[in-house]
Amino acid sequence: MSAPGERRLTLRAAQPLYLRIRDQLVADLNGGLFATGSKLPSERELAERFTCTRVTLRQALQLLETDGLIYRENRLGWYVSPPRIRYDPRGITGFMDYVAAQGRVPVTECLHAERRPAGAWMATRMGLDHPEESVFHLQRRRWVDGRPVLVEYNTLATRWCPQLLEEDLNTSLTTLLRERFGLIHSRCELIMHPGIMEQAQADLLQVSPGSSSFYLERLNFGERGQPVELDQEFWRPDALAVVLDAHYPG
Amino acid sequence: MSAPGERRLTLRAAQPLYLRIRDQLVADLNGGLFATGSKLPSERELAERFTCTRVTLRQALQLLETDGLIYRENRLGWYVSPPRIRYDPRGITGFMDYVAAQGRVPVTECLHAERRPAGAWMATRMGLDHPEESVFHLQRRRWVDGRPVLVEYNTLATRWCPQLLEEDLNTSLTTLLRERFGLIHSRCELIMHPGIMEQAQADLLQVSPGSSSFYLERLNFGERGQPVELDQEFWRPDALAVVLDAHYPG
DNA sequence: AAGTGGTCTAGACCACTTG
DNA sequence: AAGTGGTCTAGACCACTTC
Repeated sequence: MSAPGERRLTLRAAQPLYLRIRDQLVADLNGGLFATGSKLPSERELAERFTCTRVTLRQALQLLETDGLIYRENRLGWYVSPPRIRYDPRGITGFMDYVAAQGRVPVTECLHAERRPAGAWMATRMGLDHPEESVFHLQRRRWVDGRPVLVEYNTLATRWCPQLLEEDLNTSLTTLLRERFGLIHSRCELIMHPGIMEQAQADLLQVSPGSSSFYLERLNFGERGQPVELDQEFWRPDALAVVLDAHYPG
Repeated sequence: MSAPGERRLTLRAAQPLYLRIRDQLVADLNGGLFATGSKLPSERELAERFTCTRVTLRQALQLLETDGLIYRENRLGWYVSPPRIRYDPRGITGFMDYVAAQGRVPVTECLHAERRPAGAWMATRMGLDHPEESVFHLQRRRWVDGRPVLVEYNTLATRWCPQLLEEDLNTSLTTLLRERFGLIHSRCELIMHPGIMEQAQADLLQVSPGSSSFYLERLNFGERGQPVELDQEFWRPDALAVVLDAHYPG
């Protein structure tokens, strides 16, 4: 690999076609030509407008998608992305409150809930005694303004909330744990990085197979430092901006 | 006309070709067929191996790229990604220490440093009195194991560190501010989300135009709550996993 | 000079959604 | 039935890197 700083700049060639198309589309979007949430014209129509093939046009659209300006509804077409939800991943305030506070309409939908053995990976991650130890496992989907934006898996050690499955799970888990089981979170460990959707998540969010995603994992600890809950969230990457206000010790 | 019971074999559509190619490549990568950091065979060679066109092959490669398993060096080819750097965006520990602690080799390279007017956007962001107020502006590039992984812009209010430009800027700013100017950070505000590279950053990181990126913005506040420094980081998205250990108040 | 990745064309067929 | 997005082919030319 070359040493830092010694690369010579070459004269820049003309912009490739797909970048020029992107720039034009960005200008159209910023100019309000397409309203938030509205559907773009069909690919064939856009390709004709830019006198290019669909392949090139799609290359431009994929750039806009990666940048979060537009998104796809699988097999339906391209839509203008609404503003990102500003989201504090520490979960101090729940998803429902957060989204509502930004003037958007949140929905939480519990798709599946069961008690099952933790398994080796999860037992290690949550510091359980045995891989066979029973945990609650929830699969939930969350919506903003009628658009599914994330799939979430919650895994909870059963000992801290034995009657969990009898509760209403279409709401904030943090609130539920606090009010019904007296569980207060003391700290959490977060991991997040970009990635792609698994088939299961792509189907649930109605995105194309192999779409990119933003992965967010949160391990919550209880008052005595015991691991209580593991959240694994797969977001549509255009839907969120992670925000955090961190106070330093001392 | 359709006779009863004529085609019932398609329970599910077969996987698209580019997904099957991806799966095969993932298996090859996991099987250690290609070492970390090594170069993949040429696109034409891979396309021949999978009996498909380069277009389809590149579709599969782009999935692996989005998932962070491989990356591109512009015009040079595809390489196997090393493990992600685990990175605490609060900057309590500097980049240099963080990377080194993970057994990797960090380099910080200051590309540009100047004093200049803040400008309207920056003045607002940093709570300055006037857009013409002078700030220090640094452009730096950071490397891990000889690979450029991020471009960073630092903007600092000059009043807290008037002699900054006389210092060695190829190191940790946090450490520099503390040791030379007695500046202790009290808190920071973080924003991060996926996006794409601007041309300038793509050139500096030697990635293809329009590559995806991970954007991380950190506004640092001093002891008296005054905004001191704004960091804007553009990461190669396969290079990092953001990690955070958050303690709740109370 | 040969080979590579980056870009682009001009088609095609299919499964699916919409009317 | 028509139109759409998703997928795929079989070429091509260029700028760039490598030899």
